[in-house]
Formats: sequence, structure tokens, C-alpha cells
Amino acid sequence: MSQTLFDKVYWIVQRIPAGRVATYGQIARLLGIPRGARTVGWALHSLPDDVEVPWQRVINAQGHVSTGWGGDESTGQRALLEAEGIVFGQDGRVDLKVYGWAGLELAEWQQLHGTGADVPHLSA
DNA sequence: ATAATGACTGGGG
DNA sequence: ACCCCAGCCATTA
Repeated sequence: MSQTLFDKVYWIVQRIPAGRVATYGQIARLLGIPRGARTVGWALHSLPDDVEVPWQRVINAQGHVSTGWGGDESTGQRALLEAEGIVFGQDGRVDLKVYGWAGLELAEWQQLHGTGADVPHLSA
């Protein structure tokens, strides 16, 4: 299967803290493909059943859910995120400045774990 | 190896 | 603010 790329995507997504969301482009950048946001989406689209990944925490750069295979709300993705403490705007958007993984994750992680060795480099 | 596809993104109208 | 178009990358047929 050689899903090295996919596996890496899953690895990163699995490390997104609950109550926090990441964008496809952000993950793509971690993979070394700043413009490969679509590839990340494809990876989650092909997400195997035997691998549990909080794909719900991965949204587009516009802070809007882009499951694409159905309704944004019908999917239940919104409900799952809200259950994690994420608040949606009136238009069904998420404030990336607040719930975005970057910016807070590293500082918070370091405070809780004392080190960010296990966290990928997300600065800036 | 070539062509088409897709859960994206950014810029322009 | 919303809608449309073109660019980018890996996987699949």
C-alpha cells in the first residue's frame, strides 16, 4: 500500500488536540507540500476504516467545514466539534484565530508537557 | 506514462 | 460578502 503520505497525514491529524482545528493547507505544509492541501483532503477522503482519525478537526482555511460529500451540518461534524468546545459562527464558521491549532498548541503543549519535542514545528 | 479527479487555496469580479 | 476561475499535488484508472 505504501501510503506513507497518507500515514503521515493520519499521524498529524491524530495529534490535533481536542477542541482545536487545523486546515488542510496547514497539514500540507507539515508534510512539506505547502500547495498540496488538496492531497491532504484526498488522504482523509481515502481514510481507511481501520484507522481512527479525528478528521472532523480538519477544516478548510476559511474556517468552514468542507466534507464535500454531503451537508455541512448533516454530517454531524459540526456537532462533534461543538462537543469538543468549538463554537461556530452564525454562518457555520469556526474562528481559526481562536481554535486554530497553530499559535496556541505549541505554547499550551509546552506548559502541559514541559516540552514540545512531540509536536511538529508549526511556528508562524 | 498520460489523463482525470478531488474533504483546497488565493486572487479577482 | 458571495461566486467563479486558475494553480498545485498525490492517487487512481
